[in-house]
Amino acid sequence: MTTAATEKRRLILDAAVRVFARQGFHTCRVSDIADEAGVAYGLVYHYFSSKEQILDTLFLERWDVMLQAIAETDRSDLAPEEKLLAIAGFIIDSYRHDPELMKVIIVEVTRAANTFGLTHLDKIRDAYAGIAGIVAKAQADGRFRAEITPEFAAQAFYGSVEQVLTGWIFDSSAVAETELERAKTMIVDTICRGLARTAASTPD
Amino acid sequence: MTTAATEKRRLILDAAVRVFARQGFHTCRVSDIADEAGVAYGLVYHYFSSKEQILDTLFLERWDVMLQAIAETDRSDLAPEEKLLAIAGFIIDSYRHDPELMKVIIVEVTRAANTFGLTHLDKIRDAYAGIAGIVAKAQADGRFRAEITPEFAAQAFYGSVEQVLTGWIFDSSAVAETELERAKTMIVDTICRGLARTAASTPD
DNA sequence: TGTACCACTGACTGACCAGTCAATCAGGAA
DNA sequence: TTCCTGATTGACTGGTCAGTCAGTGGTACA
Repeated sequence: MTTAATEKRRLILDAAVRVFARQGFHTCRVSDIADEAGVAYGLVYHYFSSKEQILDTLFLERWDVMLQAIAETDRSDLAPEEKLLAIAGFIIDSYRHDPELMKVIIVEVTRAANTFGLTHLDKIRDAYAGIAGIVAKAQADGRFRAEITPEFAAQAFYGSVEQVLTGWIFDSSAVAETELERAKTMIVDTICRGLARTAASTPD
Repeated sequence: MTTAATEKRRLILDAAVRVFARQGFHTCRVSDIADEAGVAYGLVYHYFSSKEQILDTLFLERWDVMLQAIAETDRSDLAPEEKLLAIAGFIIDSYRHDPELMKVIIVEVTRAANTFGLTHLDKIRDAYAGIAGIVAKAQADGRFRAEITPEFAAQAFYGSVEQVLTGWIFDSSAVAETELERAKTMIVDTICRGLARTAASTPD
């Protein structure tokens, strides 16, 4: 594919993000995407085989980066708390960098149990499994207590992050930088304390 | 409305739950609901003004019961940990009692930021506010630490619960009774420990 | 200059489906 | 028995929209 063609494809993908974020996947028309991209209707079908495939592409592009980030973090020799902080940080920074894309991924894929959620279920589970692996290792090392299963811990952790993001997504006002940072530490602080074998003491 | 009419209406609502759970709101047809209920197409429109209104009704029926349960729990003089256990228990028992309804509410309303989520945003926020109120009170009493804002604590708590439910919803196999009970205590155990001022010691 | 190959266009089609409505039916009141 | 009211039926309509396709234009290479 020529450079110009690659850019056109990107143009359509970026337009789709804005349209999906604004109107939702089910309620938008392909012509809305074409209009937003300033491109003829038919061109969308030159680059993508269907409306679904556009969403698939957007999801996979981003999710694969996240899976890589999780795997890389897992391989590092950071403390488990720091690993979880890195992952929460990655997701929240993704939101900071492109809130519309994160909105689309969460609302239209991650949380859509019927349609796209099913298609990408394995990919989504890979993320949970990665987090669970970090917790399991921390338990084996005696840093996290064993009463909480790693699978549950991963769900609690990821669920908290996603719920915070969802709160921002629903919010009409923009989120302050400081709140993004505060959320990272609050999530990790709360969950890790809940998981830790010996809870850290709290300064008064 | 006569008793017979009320029962017909109920018949349609129950059929809609099964259809929405199976096919999703957007991808099912009103005729699917009528067929599932064993009723003529037009009758659906005798009892409901639109397809949306059926979903609205299902959501509000259940959500209002939950808001009441939260408010009632809040009014009790239980310890904050026990209040949160009661709420997690209520939601998980709702899933036990009618997993299809909970699937519909979570997938089609609670997590659908674009369409129905927006319509019912205030109702959804009422639930978070109720939970946040419990946390705030516990902080004022010195039982929970003040570093974590009540709003965030509510999101982490509710997010964990919803994520666990979502895991079950996605699961093809039925969930064992023991797992439902174990989830209740793991969620509350993890989150409360994360929120508590003095973390409980863990028996080895 | 010719020609081959793309990117690109947008009118069109075929399918689908929410919601309507005129007709029928059931049962209670007069 | 007749009439009235509300429940019930399902064929039909109008609008929407994903995806198609026949054609145009631009460019690189022979």
